[in-house]
Amino acid sequence: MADTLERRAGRPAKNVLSRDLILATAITVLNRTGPEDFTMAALAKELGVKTPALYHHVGGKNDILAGMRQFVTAGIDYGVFKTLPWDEATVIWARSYRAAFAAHPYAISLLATVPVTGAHPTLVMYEEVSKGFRAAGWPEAKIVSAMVALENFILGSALDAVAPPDMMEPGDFAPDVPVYTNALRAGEGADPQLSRADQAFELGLAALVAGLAAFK
Amino acid sequence: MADTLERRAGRPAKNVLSRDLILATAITVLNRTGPEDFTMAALAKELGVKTPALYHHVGGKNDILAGMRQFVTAGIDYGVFKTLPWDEATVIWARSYRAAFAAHPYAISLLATVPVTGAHPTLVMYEEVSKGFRAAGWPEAKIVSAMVALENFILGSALDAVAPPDMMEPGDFAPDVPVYTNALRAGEGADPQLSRADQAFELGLAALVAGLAAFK
DNA sequence: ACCTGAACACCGTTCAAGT
DNA sequence: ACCTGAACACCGTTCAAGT
Repeated sequence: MADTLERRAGRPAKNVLSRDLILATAITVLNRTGPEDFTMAALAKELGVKTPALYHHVGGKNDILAGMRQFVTAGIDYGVFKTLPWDEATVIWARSYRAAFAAHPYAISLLATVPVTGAHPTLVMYEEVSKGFRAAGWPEAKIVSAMVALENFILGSALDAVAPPDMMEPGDFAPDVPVYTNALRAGEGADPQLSRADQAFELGLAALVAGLAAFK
Repeated sequence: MADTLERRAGRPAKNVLSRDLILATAITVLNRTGPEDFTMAALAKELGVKTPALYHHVGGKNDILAGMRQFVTAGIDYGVFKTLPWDEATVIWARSYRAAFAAHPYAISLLATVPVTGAHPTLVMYEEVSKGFRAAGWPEAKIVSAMVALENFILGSALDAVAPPDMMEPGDFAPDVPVYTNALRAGEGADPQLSRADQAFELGLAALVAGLAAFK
């Protein structure tokens, strides 16, 4: 709560809000309350303001969701394509990409479906990745497909990473699916350092990079 | 509209609704209206009924969303693991999996984030895939990771498939990202039969399967 | 221009009343 | 048990009034 003082109607001497403040606070509120309770009223309350005040700085709730994307994706490291071979760079990029989304568990569920439509930061990332791939000798026509395939895997993995940990548990149905249940248990013992989701991500990432190298 | 006749209050002689009818109609309404306009009122209207009547057969809107999943996933073909080698079976399974979700463009955005938590049909699919992998000599501890990695890629690809086609267009920023723009154009000419999303999916699927085979 | 206060249409859900 | 009708709390958004 930024301000508990009462405020009477009329323009205040100093602005209480700004677009950036609203977006940054939105991320905080969303991560605390979850998507269900992420309302304009809850956001306004956190900012110490009445709900309609928000509309002086943002277009509405959809505008806020779209604007939050840049805060989430700010942690993605695509600079490595300048210095490392494409396959090593891809692994680092993919891990930071997944981690950036997984750090905002509720944001991802809201952003996964909201289209990006030519956001500048995303395009800059595409440019850097494309450069890295081309410098490594990738044929022009396959670069975007390879990059998108990696992105698809990363986004799916981020959704998996924020899913409830018991999501794949057979529970009472275990006797019906013995082979799967055994495989699940065997996988748990494989590497105690990594979660089930982490293991799947690392195996898939290694496989995808190796496979792409072969199809280059 | 199932019924335009007026109906007075009180229990009708014959039931108008059932859980299955509500779920099947929900899919239809959602695919027509989109997630924004998919309301209990719109669903009730399509069924020729007042909104509160729905609550006699389903727990609420979340229950409806969860129940819709089985209708969406009904088209997934995992029977091929019984007859084909694991890598060929995986390709067919993955294509049908992505197609099933892509056939319900709005459902996927709502279902991508709703956890499955031990739904029986999903577990049966996991069992069949696990059996196929084990029969092919996969080590027990890696089966689930490989399957989940594939699922992550498939789900991400399905989201990509239903995204607006111009989502990756640089638009006015093209001069800022020349390498990416060139690669995008080169990719478009590569195979006129396949969409940009299809090309990325097919390349990624082939790479992932080949890579997994190498890491088996 | 930027805040509050009042109001609007709509949402999911509950519950009494009717058959 | 299963429908309608009326009601509830809450949602995002608009707009006049105040400074």
